[in-house]
Order: sequence, then C-alpha cells, then structure tokens
Amino acid sequence: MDRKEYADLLLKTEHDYEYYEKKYPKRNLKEGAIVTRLAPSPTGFVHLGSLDCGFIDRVMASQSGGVCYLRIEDTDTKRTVDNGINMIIDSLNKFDITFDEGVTKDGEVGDYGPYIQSERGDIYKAFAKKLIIEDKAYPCFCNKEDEEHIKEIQTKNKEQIGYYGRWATCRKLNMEDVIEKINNGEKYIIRLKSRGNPNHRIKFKDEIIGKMEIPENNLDIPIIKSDGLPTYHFAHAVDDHLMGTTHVIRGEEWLASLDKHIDLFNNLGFDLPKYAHISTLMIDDNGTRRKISKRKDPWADINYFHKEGIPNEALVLYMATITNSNFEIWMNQNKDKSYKDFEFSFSKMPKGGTMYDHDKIINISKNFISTLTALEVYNRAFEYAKEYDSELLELLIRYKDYSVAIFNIEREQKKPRKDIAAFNDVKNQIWYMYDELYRPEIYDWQKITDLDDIKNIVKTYLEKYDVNDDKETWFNKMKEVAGDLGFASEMKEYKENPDKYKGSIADFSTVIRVAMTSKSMTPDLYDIMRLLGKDRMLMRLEMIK
RNA sequence: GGCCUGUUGGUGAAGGGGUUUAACACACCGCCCUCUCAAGGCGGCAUUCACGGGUUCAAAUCCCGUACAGGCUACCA
Repeated sequence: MDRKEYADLLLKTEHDYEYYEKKYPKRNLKEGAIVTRLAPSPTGFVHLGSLDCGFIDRVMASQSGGVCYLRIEDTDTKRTVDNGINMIIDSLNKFDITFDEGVTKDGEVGDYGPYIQSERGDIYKAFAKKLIIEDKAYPCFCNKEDEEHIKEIQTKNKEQIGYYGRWATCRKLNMEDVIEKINNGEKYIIRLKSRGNPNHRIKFKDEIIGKMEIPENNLDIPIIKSDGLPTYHFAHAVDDHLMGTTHVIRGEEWLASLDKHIDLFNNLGFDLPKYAHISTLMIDDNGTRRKISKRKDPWADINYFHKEGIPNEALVLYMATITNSNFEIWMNQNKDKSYKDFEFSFSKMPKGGTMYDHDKIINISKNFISTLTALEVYNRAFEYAKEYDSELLELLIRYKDYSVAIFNIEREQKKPRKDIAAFNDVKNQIWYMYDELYRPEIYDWQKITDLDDIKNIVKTYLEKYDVNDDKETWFNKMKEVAGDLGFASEMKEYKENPDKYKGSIADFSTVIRVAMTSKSMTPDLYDIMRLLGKDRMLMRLEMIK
C-alpha cells in the first residue's frame, strides 16, 4: 500500500487538496488593502470581546480598501446553538459592523465559501491527507485515559506536558499496525507530526505587540478530531490560507498557540498571514484584574447595553476609544465627523489588557445623547419603553408632542443639556412632567419649609405669571414678587446682607421649582412652566400639603 | 511547574533615550457664571513612571534580575 492509498484509508474525501487550491484563487487586491475576518462561534450570545474584535476587523479592512468577511467556527458541535448564526449577524449589524463577504442571513456571499466550518469537512480532510502522504501527520489511537496517564508521569518528572517525542506512542506505529487497528474498528484522530525543537526560537513580529521570540512547537497537536471535524488550529491554517486572509486579528489569548499555528502553516506549505493580537477586555474584580466573563459580568453579553438603554452608537464610540487611544482627542476636535473618518492603526492599539471602563461608556453615552434632536430622543425613548417600560410607553404615546417638547428643553443648541446618560434614565429625569406620575414633595433642606409660606409664595407669583411672558419678563416678575415678599432680588445684595432678607432669589425660585416639580434639580424652569401651563400649576399648588 | 505578555495618578491611558516642570479623557475637589441642576469657563489633583542593579554626558524610555498581574498549557474556540 502506498502512502496515497494509506491516506485514503484514513480519511475519505471527495476531492484532494489540489482541487481546493485551484478552486479558490488568490485574491486580487490593490496595494495596501488588507483582508480580515471575524470568526465567532455560534454559542447563542455575542461577547463584548467579539464585538471589539469585529469592530477592528471592519475598520481596518474598510480604511485600507480591503475586505472583511464573516466566517462561522462551529466545529465544536456541543456548543453550537440553533439560530446562533442569525443572532450574531443581527447583533453585529446593530453596531454598524457589516461584512463584505461570508455568511449572511440570506445565504453566503463571496467566492471562498462555504464560510461555515461545519460545511467544509471535505476541505480539511483533503489537507490533512496531504500531510499524511508527506508523512507530516499520522493517526493516533490513544484515548483520554492514555493521555491522562502520560500527563501524570510528565508532571511527576517535571517534564514538558503533552503529546510529543518519545511520549507520542502512535507516532511510531507503522502502516501495518495502523491498518490492523482500523480493521479492528478502533477510533482515531489525526495528529500533526511536529519536527519542531523547543530549543530553537522563532523570531516573530506581531502587528500590535511588536517583536517577540517564542520557542518552536514540538507538540503533535490534534488536527482532525474523532468526529471528523478539524480542531481550531487546523481550521485556522486551512481557512485563512484558502480564504486569503492577510491579517488575522484575534484575542490575545491566542498568542500562546502561535507556535502551533506557525508549525502548521510551515508543514502545509502556506505563507504565514500577519497577526494582530488584540488585548483582552479585563475587569477590576476587588483589586485583581481578570478577563471579563459572561458568567460574572452581565456586560460581557452585548445585549446588556440594549437593556440599559445605552445607544449602540455610544458603544461603538467606546470601542473606537479603546482601540486607539488617540481617537478620543481626534473626536473632540472633529465632532461633526464619523469615527469612520479616523485612521486607526495597529501600532496604537493597547498591549497587555484593556480595562473595561463603565464610567467612560456612560460618559460617551451622555455626550452622544446630548447631540440628538428632541424627536430622536423621543423615538429612542419610545423604542426603549416599548421593550422595558410600559408605563412610560403609554405616556409617550398619549402625549407625543408634549413629550418631544419636554425633551427639547435646553436641547437643540450649541451647548445642549447633558442629563440623560442612557434611556433607562429617561423616566427618572422627566416623570414629574406627567400629572399621572406627579407626587408633591417638600424637602427639609429648603430655606423655606413652612407650608403656608410656600403656598403664599407660589400663589402670589402665579397670580402675576403669564404663559406668554418672554424669558426676561418672566424673570423680572419673579424678582419683583421675591422682593415684595422679603427676598433679595439680586444675588449680590443678598450676599452682602443676608440677614436683611428671608432668602435670595435663588431660594425663592427653589420654592417655586420644588412646588411645581417636586424636584430640586430640573432643566430650565421657564420652559418647564410654559409646558405645564397656568392651570396645571394651580392644580399643583392645591396639591401641596 | 513551563511558555508568552504586561506593570505610568483615584480610574482608563499617552509617551519607546534629551523638546516631560509626564499629554488627553473620566472621576473627584475648589472657584466663576447662574433661578436650581446639568452644561460651560478657570484652577487643583504622579517631585515621578512596580522594585533592585547596569549601560549612557543624559533613562519612564535600552539591558539584566526580582516581585506582582494576566493569558495559554483540551479530540473548546
């Protein structure tokens, strides 16, 4: 039996690797264009880290005039979830991450498919066969127990752990042994026959981390599992070669397997793509840093931000901010531009580990919302309420114009109000504007706490108040009434002689503000009063008790 | 244990031999403006870049060691 027949016996394939090499031609790219890919597993949720990676894939491909495609890595059949693929596509789309090629909701786009790994079984096997024929791979019949046993001895002897060299017993099997075992129906996997020597060091340059040196791989890593599907490492080498990926952008946790990937690319005779290992998103957990996890950190799932009412755009801006530290400075100088106009670079991406900063996201969100028009805020609040707050939704529907007017207070101007940090905060900011939710409240920290005094102040003022007053008149009337009732109408006068007065104009207006809104912190009182109207204010006066 | 990576203020971080009396942002604290708050303006907030040694006229920046942190060490990705 020659090696070709031997390989055929080990792995049945429809085509050989030459067929696939021919089927997928080299890409025609313009100078400097890069090809990136996002390769998530359809496990039923999208990790914040995947979003970050997808953001970088998209942005780096776009700005170079290249291609960014979506590949689905579902070789772990135990973890794949129904509809997981659509979920990934939908989620990513919301964050402005779209793909030029690969898996879409209506089938696949592009010349390098299939883009779903579970549908590429024949391709992986064809390349594994190539390795077997060239004596660079071999079948292994060891089971879990055998490997555990090896590991135990290795640990005791303080030797390198793993399947390699003299420990790799199946490596020594000759063709006859193998054929006999197969005829006996024994299960097997295919392993790489590594010729690496860990005493040799490979010089390598990562696009982000820069120069580094790692020992050569000498482990006979599995490339085809017993279920016939490839391991991540093997699929990575075959796919990224065939699909023409120029830049493999992935999480830092993969850095440790780089030696294996280099070994694989060399043995397969493929050119090594460029690598960019992006730093892991970390969280400060009681003083120690750790990788964010979906179990412990709710925000690891990007749906969390939707529930919080944080706009997708804000999260994208946060991604941009942590991707290149100089982005934030640029953005502040180019407020009218899109993040897509910024030129991101690998060299400015963080090394090591990026701290997840929720305060920063809130701040970005607050600034972003402040740039929206009143109607946009209304629409977004509406969408949010539709899912999470039926009480607010009802009010927004019943009083649409009124609500838009509320959102418009101090909004559409050069320096807009920045009170809404996220849409889950909307009700907390404006509830008192709706009679349905309004509850009167008087606070003991107020300068004036006597109920009769308060009622008298509000009543006297409301008698003079006219909804049609312009702002200046409005304020002059307030000063006038304040003066009549023994308050200082000018702050300066009050500061000079505080004992002469019952309080300042500020104290006076606080009485009105609290009596009308039951809050001490509100937007512009003039606008609020115009929206409430005299009748409703008189009603609120009656409610004081 | 082994291998890889990192360590700059309250926080995220910029800076990779002299232009750093260490950028910027967030947070915090003052003051100003002001009908309140928010916003805005002004100012404060690291005598110092984990520690020890070395190279150099000169180090946060280069080299070595130590400590600490993280990642990987699956027929998971």
